[in-house]
Amino acid sequence: MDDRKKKILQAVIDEYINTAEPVSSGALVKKYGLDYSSATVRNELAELESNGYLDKTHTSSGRVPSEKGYRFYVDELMKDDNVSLEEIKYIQEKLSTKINEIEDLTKITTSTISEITHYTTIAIGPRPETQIIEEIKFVLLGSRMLMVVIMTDNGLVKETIIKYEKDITQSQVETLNNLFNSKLKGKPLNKIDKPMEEYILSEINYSIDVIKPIIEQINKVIEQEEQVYYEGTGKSFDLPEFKSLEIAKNFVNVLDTKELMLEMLNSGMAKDINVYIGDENEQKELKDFSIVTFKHTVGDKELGTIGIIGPKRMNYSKVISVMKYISKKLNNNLQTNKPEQNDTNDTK
Amino acid sequence: MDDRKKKILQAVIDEYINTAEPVSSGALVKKYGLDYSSATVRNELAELESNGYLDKTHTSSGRVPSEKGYRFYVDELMKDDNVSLEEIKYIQEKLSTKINEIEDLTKITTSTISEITHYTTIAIGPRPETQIIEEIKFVLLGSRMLMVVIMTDNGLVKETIIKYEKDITQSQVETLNNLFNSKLKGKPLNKIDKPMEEYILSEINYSIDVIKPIIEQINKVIEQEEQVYYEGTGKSFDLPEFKSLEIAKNFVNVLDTKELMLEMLNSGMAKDINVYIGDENEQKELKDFSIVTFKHTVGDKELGTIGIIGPKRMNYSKVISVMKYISKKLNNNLQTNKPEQNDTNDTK
DNA sequence: ATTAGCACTGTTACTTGCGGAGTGCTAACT
DNA sequence: AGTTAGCACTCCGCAAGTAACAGTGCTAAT
Repeated sequence: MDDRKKKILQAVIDEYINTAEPVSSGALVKKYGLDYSSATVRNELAELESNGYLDKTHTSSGRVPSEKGYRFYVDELMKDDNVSLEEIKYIQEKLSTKINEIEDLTKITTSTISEITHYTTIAIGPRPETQIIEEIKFVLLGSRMLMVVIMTDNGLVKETIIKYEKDITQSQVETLNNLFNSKLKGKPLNKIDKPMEEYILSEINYSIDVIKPIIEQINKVIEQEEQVYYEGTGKSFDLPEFKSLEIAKNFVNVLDTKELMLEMLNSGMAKDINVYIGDENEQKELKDFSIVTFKHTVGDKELGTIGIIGPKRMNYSKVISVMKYISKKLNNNLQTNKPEQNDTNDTK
Repeated sequence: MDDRKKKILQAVIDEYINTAEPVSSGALVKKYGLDYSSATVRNELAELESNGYLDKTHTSSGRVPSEKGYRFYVDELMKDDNVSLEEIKYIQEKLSTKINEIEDLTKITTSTISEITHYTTIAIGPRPETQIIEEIKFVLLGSRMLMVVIMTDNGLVKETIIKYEKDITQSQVETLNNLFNSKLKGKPLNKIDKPMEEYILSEINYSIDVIKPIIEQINKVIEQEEQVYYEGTGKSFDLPEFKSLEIAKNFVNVLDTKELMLEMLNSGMAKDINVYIGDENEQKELKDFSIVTFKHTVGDKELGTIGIIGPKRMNYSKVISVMKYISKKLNNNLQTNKPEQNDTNDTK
């Protein structure tokens, strides 16, 4: 692919991303100040098409990028520092609000990205199984309310409360503390499965009524971790591709299917911006959409995944630039906060 | 309005709710076994129309219910015990799962309603300002992590954690306990405003660094209470009224506007099923939709509001029947659980 | 290698015509 | 007086036809 072809391909894709209309040879010459006539451009376009980078909607129409075209654009052509000064300022402002919990961080990041890119943004927290239990603490509130606090190695703290109908003694609490910590400390934050439950029950000599609800609640908390956040669902509906009711319906259904979203967000690589264009998505329901995700991490610990979903005609340059910038920013911010979290972990 | 008119009006609305097509005089005679000819029915229809209960889409079309027609149907004509045995069984099964927190109850109820009615369901928990703070407890975890537990009179427990960079002493915790309880116990769960914050700060002689984060976190927890749950957003898109892109877009935007949803859910009366048909909604964005809500309560305490949103051509009979049944069921279930909650409250 | 010119193709928007569904009204019937 | 058969009329929806037009591919000239 020579330079001129690249230049023309880039122009076609830029123009199509802007207008959502098939791009004609004439428009390219006029708008992009090419030094060739429309006929020459036409020849080049024909070649780009036969190489699979462009498509036509019908025999005499202008050109439209193919998935291969978008892929080439993302990999080779586009700029990935397409963030304006105002946007940088806005991002810094939003990310500088004091954040105590990772959930809040996820929410704020999600909304920031959605506001700047105008696409629908989705996010999940860290996968439970990547988190290591550092300590489980049982705290008695009154005499019939037991609070369970689970602390994980990435600084997350999860609490839940169990209400009993009988009094719980302080010595029972001690036993619980020892038992659960000896069994679960250092393990990943997976749900407590049947064998483990049996094992715990076999180790303790008092009533199943006390233990059962604890296990249930812990599992519920872990399950809750798989919540999916949305931001700006409505925004996509102003895009021209959503004039097709078929696609609009598909889009809503996709967002509505939590399992699909989880699978999709979890499939990306850490440390990278992941771009899936149309059929590149593993899930066939997503074949009409493009998705860009990244995991935000501190060191090698992942704290969650954030993704954008939109039409294949997505403003990749803007989206990827913003994500790159935010990803870097998050890492910096969290890196400097890290000592504080280590401190708190040291206190036991 | 005589009996025959009522019967015909009911038939028109039933038929229209089923088919989403304008109803003709002929179809009414054929399908609903009326003892009159289509001509007679035609005369009645003309009168019902001139009285405002029916509309036409064009001069020679069949009839379509007007909002006044739907209102009359809801108030006078339809059955409100339209729940099948299978549905009752299904509801009982879903609601009988053990529930520890009101949030879970809200989620389960929401999904149950959505599954049975096939409409989009939305829900919020109890409004913070209707909840009374029974007690605030500070618990030290390690030496630099402080947990704040807020218990309210409806049995809800909210926790949050604050991480400090300096050690917190047990005596400080005592002071905090006394201070916050003396100021906030018995008050509604409103955000801590500036004057109150000033006041608390003035009462205490140690560092603002300790108090500030507590107030921030408490406010954040209270704010979080205003979360809106959705279930089955995608379901509505299969309805014929959503073929109009205009309406579909509107619908998504409405759901996307949290403030609107909160306002809408909060405006209903307690102890009642509230039905808003089209223009009856206070919010003009909802004029093309119908909404049915109810607050679930125990005694005079509200625990949340659940609502259904769908097209004006909604299956009011099914929706209202299901809501009535669930509402009653919830009240019974919670009533019998109540003692348990009182117990725990007695333990301090 | 580039480009002007032109035939060709498919799209979109607009008209026209026609069958069908359903109404309103009139006149006859019970 | 209420009911109904019959019929003219209205409007919708669909299909076919037409014209303007945007854009291409190809040929032949530069």
